[in-house]
Amino acid sequence: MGRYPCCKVDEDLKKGPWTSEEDEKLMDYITKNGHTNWQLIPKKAGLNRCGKSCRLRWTNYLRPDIKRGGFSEEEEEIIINLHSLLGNKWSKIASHLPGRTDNEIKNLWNTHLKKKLLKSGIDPVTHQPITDPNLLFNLMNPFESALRLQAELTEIAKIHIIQNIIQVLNTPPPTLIPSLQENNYPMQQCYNNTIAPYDQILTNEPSPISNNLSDNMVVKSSILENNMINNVDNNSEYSSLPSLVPVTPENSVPFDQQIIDIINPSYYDDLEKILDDEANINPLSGKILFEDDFLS
DNA sequence: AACCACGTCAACCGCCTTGGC
DNA sequence: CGCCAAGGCGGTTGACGTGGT
Repeated sequence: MGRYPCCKVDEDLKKGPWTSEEDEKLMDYITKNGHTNWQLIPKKAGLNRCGKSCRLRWTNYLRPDIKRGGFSEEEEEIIINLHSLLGNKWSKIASHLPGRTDNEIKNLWNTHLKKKLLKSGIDPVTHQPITDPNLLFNLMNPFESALRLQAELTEIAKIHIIQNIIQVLNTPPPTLIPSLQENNYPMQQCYNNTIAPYDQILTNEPSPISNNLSDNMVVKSSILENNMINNVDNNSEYSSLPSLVPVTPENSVPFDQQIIDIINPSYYDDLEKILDDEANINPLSGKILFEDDFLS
C-alpha cells in the first residue's frame, strides 16, 4: 500500500481566507516543529484545514523570508528575461528571486508584465516583436479596433434580426388574414415587392432559422405561402399554424449556404432599409410599419 | 452617495511528478 | 514493477479594493 490520502473529500474542512488566529497557530507549530508532513500539521496545530491549504499558506504568506511590497523595475526585468528562457515555470523563476513566491510572480505576470510587453509590441509568449498585423492593429488602435468589432457584431445582430423576421413571416397571426382577404394588406405588398426574393425561402426549402430549432423541425412554408397569397378564401386554414415537417438530409441546405442566400444584396438591402430606419418600427408595439401604414 | 468596471491577489482545483511500499 | 499518496506546480476563480462616472 502507498500512503494515506491527502484531504478526505467527506471531511468538513474549512476553505477560504485565513484568519489571523489560524495564521498564528500554523506559524507557532511550524516554527517549533518544522514541516515534515503537511498532512499531519493541521491536526497537530489544531487547524480544521487541508494539509495542502496549510502548505500553500505557509509558502505564499507566512514564510519568514517572504519579501513584502511591490516589485522593483530590476525584478520585473529579471522575471521577463527568465520567462523568455523558461516559459511559465513560475517556481523555477521564483527560485531566482529570493523572497518572492511563484504565485506572486504568476500574478504579476498575468496582471502587469504581459500587458507591459504587449504595449511595447512584444509577444509575451514568444518574446519576439509582434508580426501579426491584426494583433498589431488592435494594440496600436484600440479605439478603431473596438469600432471594427462593433461593426462586425452589428452585422451579426442584423442577420439574427432578419432570421427572426423570417420566423415571424412564417407564422402569421390570424388577425392578419382579413386584410389579406381584402387584398390590400401591406404584408402582401411585402411579399410582392419589398422582399419578394424571400419567396425563395418561403418555399419547400428549409428556413434559415431551422438550425436554431431545437426539435429539428422546420416550417413547411409552401402551406403558408398558399394560405397567405394564393388561397386567401380558405378561412379554415387561417386559424391553424402551418404544419411542421422534420428536417431530412435531402431537403436541408448547409447553414453557410443559407447565410449566403440571406446576404444576397437585393433583398438584404431592402431589409436593411427597414432595419436602419427607426421610424419604420412602431415604438409601442415594436411591429414593423409598411408604406401603407403611413398613408392610412 | 451609489453604482459600475477594472485590477489585484489570495486561495482553490486539478493535473503531473516523485517516491514509499 | 506497478500502485498510490504526498508534494509540487500552473491555471483559474472569486473576493476585495480602487478609481471613474
